[in-house]
Amino acid sequence: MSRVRPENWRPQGVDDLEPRAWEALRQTGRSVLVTAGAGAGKTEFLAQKASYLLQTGLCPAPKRILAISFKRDAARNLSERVAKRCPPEQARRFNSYTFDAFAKSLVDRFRAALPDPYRPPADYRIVMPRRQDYRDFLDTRGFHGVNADQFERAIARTRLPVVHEGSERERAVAAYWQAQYDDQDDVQLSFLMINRLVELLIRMNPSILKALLLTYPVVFLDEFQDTTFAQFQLLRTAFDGSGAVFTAVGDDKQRIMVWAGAMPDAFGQFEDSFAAERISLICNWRSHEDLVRIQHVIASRIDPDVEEPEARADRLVDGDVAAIWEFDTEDEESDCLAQWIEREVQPGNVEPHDVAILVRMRADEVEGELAPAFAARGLRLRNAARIVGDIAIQDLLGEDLTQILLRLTRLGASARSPDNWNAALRDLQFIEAIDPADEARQQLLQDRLQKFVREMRHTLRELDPVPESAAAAAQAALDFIGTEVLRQAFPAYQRQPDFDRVWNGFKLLLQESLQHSESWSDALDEFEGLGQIALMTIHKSKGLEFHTIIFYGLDNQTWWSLTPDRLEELNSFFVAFTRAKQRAFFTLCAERGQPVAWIENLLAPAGVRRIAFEGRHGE
DNA sequence: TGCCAAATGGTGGGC
DNA sequence: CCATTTGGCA
Repeated sequence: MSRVRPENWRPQGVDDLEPRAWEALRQTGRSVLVTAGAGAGKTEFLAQKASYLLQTGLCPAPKRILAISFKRDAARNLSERVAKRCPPEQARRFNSYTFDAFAKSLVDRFRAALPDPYRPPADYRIVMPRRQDYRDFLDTRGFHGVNADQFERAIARTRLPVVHEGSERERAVAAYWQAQYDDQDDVQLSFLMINRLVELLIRMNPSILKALLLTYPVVFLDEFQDTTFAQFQLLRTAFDGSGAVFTAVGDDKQRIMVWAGAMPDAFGQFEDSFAAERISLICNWRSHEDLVRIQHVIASRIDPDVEEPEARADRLVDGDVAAIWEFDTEDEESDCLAQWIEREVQPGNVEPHDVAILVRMRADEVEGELAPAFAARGLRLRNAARIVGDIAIQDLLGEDLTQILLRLTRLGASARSPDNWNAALRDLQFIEAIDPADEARQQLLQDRLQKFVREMRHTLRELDPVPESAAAAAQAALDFIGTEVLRQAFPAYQRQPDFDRVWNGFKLLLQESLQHSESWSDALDEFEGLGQIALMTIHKSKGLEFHTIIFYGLDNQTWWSLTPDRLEELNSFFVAFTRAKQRAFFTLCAERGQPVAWIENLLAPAGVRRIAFEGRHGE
């Protein structure tokens, strides 16, 4: 493999990097903390740096780069960007995991090295305890002095093995660990517990740690502002004094997860622990200058020392790019919003999925409020957090089973679809574990798929595209693969309830999608959320971007008052505002309540006007 | 029935 | 941290 000399290496897929990004990219001798505001391209920077290290041989085979993200989307996105730029033998040495997937893989691989009583059986189960579960535990065990809200944090901070004496809180943590292992046939571990097990594992087993360090001399950390105490402690146990070189990226103005356990000062701790150099990126590639100027007013309130970003996107719209829209009644508000969006979408100024309605909380309620008015104008809302059956739409769409069934159904619904055909072939190859080099079996597979497509087309022609047909169509697709074969291929579906959750969700969402569709093809588009206006909470919108955002309910009292302790609400507002590439609007409704004063005070000096919405007079 | 205090849920994510 | 719901009690 030919290597590029470091001085000759050029970024790929973008014209250039900003000077600070070059500096952070070339810093390979010590850890760097890359802080950057919204739209600075932090993830893209990591992808470029990975390509640089792999292509120049600064990270030579067999050494690897370990990239750690929080969300699966982010982890996948990062590895796709590297795969696009590097040949397979290099891309293979870029290992992009979520924090939890990485930790679990270590527990699964080195389970035997864990000491009693913490060694889990091979078939331990992952559980996701909610606050109420902790409350119940503390209640039934009589730990009445321990606050359930802080109990998870207590588990996070407690190194194993847990000492059984001490404060009530410590005894509660010890009892909790014991309780999870009580029934050896059904050991239930949360990801937090898996994290603690890995911390124990590498602390007790220098040889495992040594192997880890030899494999991964380079470590990337995405969205570092969200790092939890447990995660940070694990990183320290693993890499403190090891000589591993970190590249962490993040934005402390977007730190909105402290309530869920994120460290309030992850950046400072990181600098201290790993002697990191801090480098701030300055460009904003997402928003145009008029929005960036307003963003900077908000950012300065969060951090008075923040540098003004350099806007690098073009303004493509006329008129107001930010305003507060005022309405009298909620009906008027819903109707005017629908009308305004219709007028943007109809002439093709903007794609429906490039418009987002953001809320602070309770997206379901807002969906109920808006959906009728939107439907009346032929607009559909996609609330990805909505539960269908027993699964959220966003989770359903990310499931392997869903993707497989969707592709098969698409093949039956459309005349020709090479992308789906190839993807379906890949699915089948994987499910049936067929060697890509085995041409005879490949041919057989193609013939079978061909036959299925003919039958599926026939089936869908016979079935009217109405909700009552959903189950039969889904069943036809599933029967082609075979439930048992599928469950064998994906360990995640081996437990019946886990399979049913996805399978029922698939049928339900398909059924629902058929309510508003003229054809099977339309229904499948609807299923995937094509052509729909996004509706979500601010927290869900983190990391995403939209042409236009409309923040619904500036009068919502769930914007808790801003106190010196709780800057998080201001950060949330910053996250919402910075999702917009072109325009950001806010709605107020007299019927609902008073506007949140601190937000209005914040926006006024930025020149954001409050206007009585007059869209409906233009009819 | 009405009052008050306590409990609960909401902003999230992971195999 | 706030709004809403629940439960106990008069």
